[in-house]
Amino acid sequence: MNRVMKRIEEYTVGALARASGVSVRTLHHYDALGLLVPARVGENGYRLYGRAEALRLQEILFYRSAGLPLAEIGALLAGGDPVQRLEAHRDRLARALGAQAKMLATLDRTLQELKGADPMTLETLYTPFDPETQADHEAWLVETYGEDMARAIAASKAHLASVPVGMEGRMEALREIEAALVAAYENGAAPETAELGAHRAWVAEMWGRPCPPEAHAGLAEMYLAHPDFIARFEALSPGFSQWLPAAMKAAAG
Amino acid sequence: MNRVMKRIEEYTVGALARASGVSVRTLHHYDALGLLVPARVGENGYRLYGRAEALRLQEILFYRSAGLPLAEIGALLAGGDPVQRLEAHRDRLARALGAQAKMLATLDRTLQELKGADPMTLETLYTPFDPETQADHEAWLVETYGEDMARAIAASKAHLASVPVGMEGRMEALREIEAALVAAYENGAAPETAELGAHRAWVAEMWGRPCPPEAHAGLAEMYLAHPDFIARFEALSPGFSQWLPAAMKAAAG
DNA sequence: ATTGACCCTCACGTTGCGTGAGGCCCCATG
DNA sequence: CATGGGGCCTCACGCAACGTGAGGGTCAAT
Repeated sequence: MNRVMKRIEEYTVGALARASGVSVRTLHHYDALGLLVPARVGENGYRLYGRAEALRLQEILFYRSAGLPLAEIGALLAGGDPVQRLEAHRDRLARALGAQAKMLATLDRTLQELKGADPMTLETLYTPFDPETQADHEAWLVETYGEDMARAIAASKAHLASVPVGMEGRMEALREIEAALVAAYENGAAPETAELGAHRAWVAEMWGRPCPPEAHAGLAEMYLAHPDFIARFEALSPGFSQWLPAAMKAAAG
Repeated sequence: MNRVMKRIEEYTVGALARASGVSVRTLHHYDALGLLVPARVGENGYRLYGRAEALRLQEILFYRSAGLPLAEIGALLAGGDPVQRLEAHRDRLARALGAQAKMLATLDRTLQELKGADPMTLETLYTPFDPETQADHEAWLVETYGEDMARAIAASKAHLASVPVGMEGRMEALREIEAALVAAYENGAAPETAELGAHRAWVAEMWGRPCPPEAHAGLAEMYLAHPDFIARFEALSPGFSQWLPAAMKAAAG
């Protein structure tokens, strides 16, 4: 009999609450709703959760952060393949990212109007809040369960496949390089050629061919032209989105 | 007396509701709270809103979409320079974008675990829901009104300045080119050399120097390597993030 | 044996609206 | 001229997702 010792992982409400960031009251609430019931209840009446419940809570939080009502989250979790559900949700997240970008663009226009540019129409004013732009709830349900389900899932899988295998390590490297650059920036240091060189080398590796300094400077222009990049760099450190391209161009002489 | 004919722009509740996407009830609610009061009330008792109210509503919706309680939105709008407020909010949005990216990354890891990879720790499981990662409310208030205010605003301004003047038209052009490419993709057409050429020309223009086909193909690799791009392209049309780079590389031979 | 950190179960309060109920206004059409 | 059919008004109750005590057991350590 291939019986294996099972490691008993048990968390009390407080432990799970601290780990997940939700309140104890919320766990009580989810228990009352039947959305997340403890694995077992001790003789003392304490709720005790296991690994499965921890994972279930994570999934609940994913959907909750997307604005789904708890009742529907329960229905979702009740049936179907978890992997399918999460892949569909991944698609939704990507779309939400697009919506955020729209929001940024509209905000910029509003700022320009406030600074003297000509006014925009009522329609333009509210595009980012448009239900279609927003994470569209009904459309999503239709898409998830409707006839297009197969296509959506296929797209989702292709999507995952689009990240080349073995790339993860390279992304890690990029993150380290960027961290070094951010550190240099935050210390008020002049652009360190070493770190910029590392960045250029990384680009060359990604391209599979050399990246001369001028091409690197060209990349800087591209960074500036894409709001996504600006947002990402700005998230790393305020002002960084401006500093990095400047440094790249300066290094190219 | 430099008196100018003022164009009277007035909207009833229904008109403003349709334009903005909120419900009539919501406008009533905001009126009751004193958050958004009509410019005037007709003899018939109808609420009538003007341009200023329309702009104010947009700002309210910005903050609401960020999860701010209405009471604090009112307090925010009560004092200070609108441009300053919105620039601070812009910063917040950028950070929220970063949080979304984290969420995507964690989702991918969970999917890998479900597909057989080794499990992650409780901590990793919940990182994207961590209050610090989330649009952190208190921290934002401190940052907005605290001693770092000047620095934050300065960063925000530099930030805006980092988008080169006269660039807006070019972004419009890019959007049109991308729309054409998406249309080609959705029609199942083979990559049209004309549209790809337009894209390459755009890149060259942005770079301020020519962009040979191989460089264009290199760009494709870079698109694949950056989750931001994948997310953005995926938002345009599912699967597009995979198709475009493939087309770009194919065109380069 | 007592303290302090957890746990339990009610149970009412809060926010941000949804959803009628009941009634007035307006204008286009038979 | 009446008669809809929208659109507007004001209450007023309902609901989701918890927050926030109140009142009271549990547990490990001092």
